[in-house]
Amino acid sequence: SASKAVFASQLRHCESLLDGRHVHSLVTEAGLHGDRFLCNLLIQMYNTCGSLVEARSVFDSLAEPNVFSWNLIVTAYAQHGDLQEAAKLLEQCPVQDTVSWNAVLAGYAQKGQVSEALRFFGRAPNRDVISWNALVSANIRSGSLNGAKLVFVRMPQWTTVSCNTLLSAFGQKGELAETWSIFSNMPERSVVSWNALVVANARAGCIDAARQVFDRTPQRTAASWNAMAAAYAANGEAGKAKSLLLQNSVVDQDTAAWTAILSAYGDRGQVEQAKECFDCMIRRDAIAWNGLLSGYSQAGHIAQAKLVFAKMPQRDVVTFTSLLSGYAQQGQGQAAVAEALQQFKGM
RNA sequence: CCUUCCCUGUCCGCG
Repeated sequence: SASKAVFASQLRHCESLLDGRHVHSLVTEAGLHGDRFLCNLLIQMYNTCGSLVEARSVFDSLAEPNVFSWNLIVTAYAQHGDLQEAAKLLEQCPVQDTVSWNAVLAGYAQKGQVSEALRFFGRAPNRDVISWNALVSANIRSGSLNGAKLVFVRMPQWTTVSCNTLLSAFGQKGELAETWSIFSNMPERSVVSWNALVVANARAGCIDAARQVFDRTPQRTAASWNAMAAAYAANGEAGKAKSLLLQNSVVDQDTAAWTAILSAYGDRGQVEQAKECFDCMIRRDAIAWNGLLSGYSQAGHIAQAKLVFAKMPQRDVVTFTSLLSGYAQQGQGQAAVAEALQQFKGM
């Protein structure tokens, strides 16, 4: 019905857990909480909004979960890092397919657990190119580009994603020759390939080459602009980064770029400029907050860093290490650690 | 029509 389509669209575009819960309550009020299609979207929404518990409870409410429901909940646990539970659900799943197995495999890949991934890959009833791609990723995440390459050459076929995976890994290391070689030999490219090439050139300090690649990129996405702006910022060209962003009409998707700029200011100890960037941002996510805190911390402005720490909506392990390294830089030893621990306890 | 693999920004470490 019409309302189903509306709810579906709303669930796909939820930006926060609170949004999602609100739509969930509307679904319930409309008497559609038994609808499997919407429940599947609810599971997905709760997963992407970070509430595994609520995803699970929607799944458990389903009288007859279908293959999508099962795969969504397996994926949710895998992405959350709970591979035990993901594997357990996979085992209980009466309709498991390659997607379910790949979801767990991707969980191992995300953790960089290569031997576990390999074992799981070997146990799978079926494999496809996505399974192979996950193996490549597992090696990359574990830090073994050589391992990734070995898997890559052994796999039965390549897709653009396969090539992009390897391309990006070499690119992030600034290995320009290897990156260009992969890029040149790709039969088909996507915008992801072009973006990875921008990053590769930036990492290698070749800012003009990065810009040339950016200019030649067909169908640029927000990530393209963000990568190019970050390239400028990291190479000491914050002004160019800003003016590039002003030419970009996708003004709501530039959080990454502004974070890169503020971080570049932070690296140079220009904390006021960093704060200015932060204040100008339309959206501020956890990474942006961490970037600001890190700027203060690195510059030795511990008091400001503590203020940010107190103010930010969420804290994670990066938040802690940023603050800790600020204390450490002041060389205050045990007293510093004790005070940092006090901050952590307050959460 | 809903599920699995790739690109952009934050700290530390490793190379």
